[in-house]
Amino acid sequence: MSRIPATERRTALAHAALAVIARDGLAAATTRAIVAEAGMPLASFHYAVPSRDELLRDVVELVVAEEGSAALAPLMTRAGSIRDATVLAMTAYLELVKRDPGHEQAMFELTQYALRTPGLDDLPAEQYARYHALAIELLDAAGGPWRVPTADLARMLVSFTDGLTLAWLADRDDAAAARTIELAATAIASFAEQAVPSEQKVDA
Amino acid sequence: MSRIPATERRTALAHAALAVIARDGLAAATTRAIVAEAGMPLASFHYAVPSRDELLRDVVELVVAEEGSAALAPLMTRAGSIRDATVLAMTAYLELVKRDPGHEQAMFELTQYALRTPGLDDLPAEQYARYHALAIELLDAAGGPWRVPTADLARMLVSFTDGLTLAWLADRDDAAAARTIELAATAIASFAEQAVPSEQKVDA
DNA sequence: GCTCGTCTGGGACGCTTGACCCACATCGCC
DNA sequence: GGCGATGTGGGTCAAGCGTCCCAGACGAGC
Repeated sequence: MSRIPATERRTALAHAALAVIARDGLAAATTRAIVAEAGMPLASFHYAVPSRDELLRDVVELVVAEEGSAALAPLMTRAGSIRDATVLAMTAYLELVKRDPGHEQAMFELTQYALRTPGLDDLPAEQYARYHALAIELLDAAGGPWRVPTADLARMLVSFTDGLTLAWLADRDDAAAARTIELAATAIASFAEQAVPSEQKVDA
Repeated sequence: MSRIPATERRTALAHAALAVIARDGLAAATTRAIVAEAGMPLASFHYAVPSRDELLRDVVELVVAEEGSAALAPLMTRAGSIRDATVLAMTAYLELVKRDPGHEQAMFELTQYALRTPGLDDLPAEQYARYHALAIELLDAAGGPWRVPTADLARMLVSFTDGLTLAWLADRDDAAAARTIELAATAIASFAEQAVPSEQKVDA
């Protein structure tokens, strides 16, 4: 093992931890499993990181900072109608989940764990703030202007996406998920300025 | 400790386990914590239940069978418009979550754990099938008929509710959650037969 | 080229965990 | 009223956990 500065080891450990969590779950992400994934001796762990919880904080922040934006960036297509663009983006996202279900499960597990852990309970709010900000970008890119505040619509989009993922992880029903996406996209597109010009009261 | 048949102890342990998980999280639900909650000696655990995972299976089934339906039954109001009824029902649900956030968190933790555990990985599908069935009942009670298959709409409703809960657990933003409910209710109501008589293509 | 601070890694400690054993208490039944 | 089936509970086990220690290897600066 060559000599690597502690800060580098720390990020390497965070990446390794994320890989372990995605593959085997949060409960399996022991200090030993993490250093094994990173190819380090056990002692490097507490040399680079004060504690396991501290590393998990790094993992969440890693995910919030890089992963999210990097993965969702290519979803910002602008094809045809707003509804079609929304269907395309959500389908692409679901495809992402299908390709690596463990990764998305890892997100949920990390959020739940952080909510339960005294030193980490501030993270989920930050995490979701980032999600919501990302959704606002997506909605702006998709078209608009919207008849309701974009921030509110963004929160609905994130909520729906989370729920879609959760349900798919549970029953792996591809067809049902696709139909739900169609419905949700129709619903979201109905909030676009030009969709239904008058009528249909909206008082959010 | 009086003599109690093993089957009774088993259900008592399942209830105790759910209480522990809701209060302190799934990771804290050790055999010792569970028997302490139930007021039993440790040995009663493996007398009544073969293993910890077996008990967690009971917990999920307990939750799926009783808890869900019991808690959601009073939500089936039918006040005013379909949109208003939906807002009322979702708000009442969120109120339920706010009153006992740990309980809802426990649901998510159990689902995630079951997905990761070999003997329990069939449970989440069952769990969500129940949720979806419940949502169909709710939608039928709320009004209709619907312009799209009720099952699809139900899945969307469950997805949205899950996402709403997740987001609220993360940032505890009551106002934002309320606004999201308004939006979602409007979206769902737009799929009712009489909402928008013609136009607005829906091809789910 | 010597030295001091940085990094390595094998080993160990104390604790909690799920699981289990077995002597004893209790009850229903013949 | 004895007796076999059933339930009780204290004590214990091995495994795995997070954390820590410390002797040694390395590399940069005087």
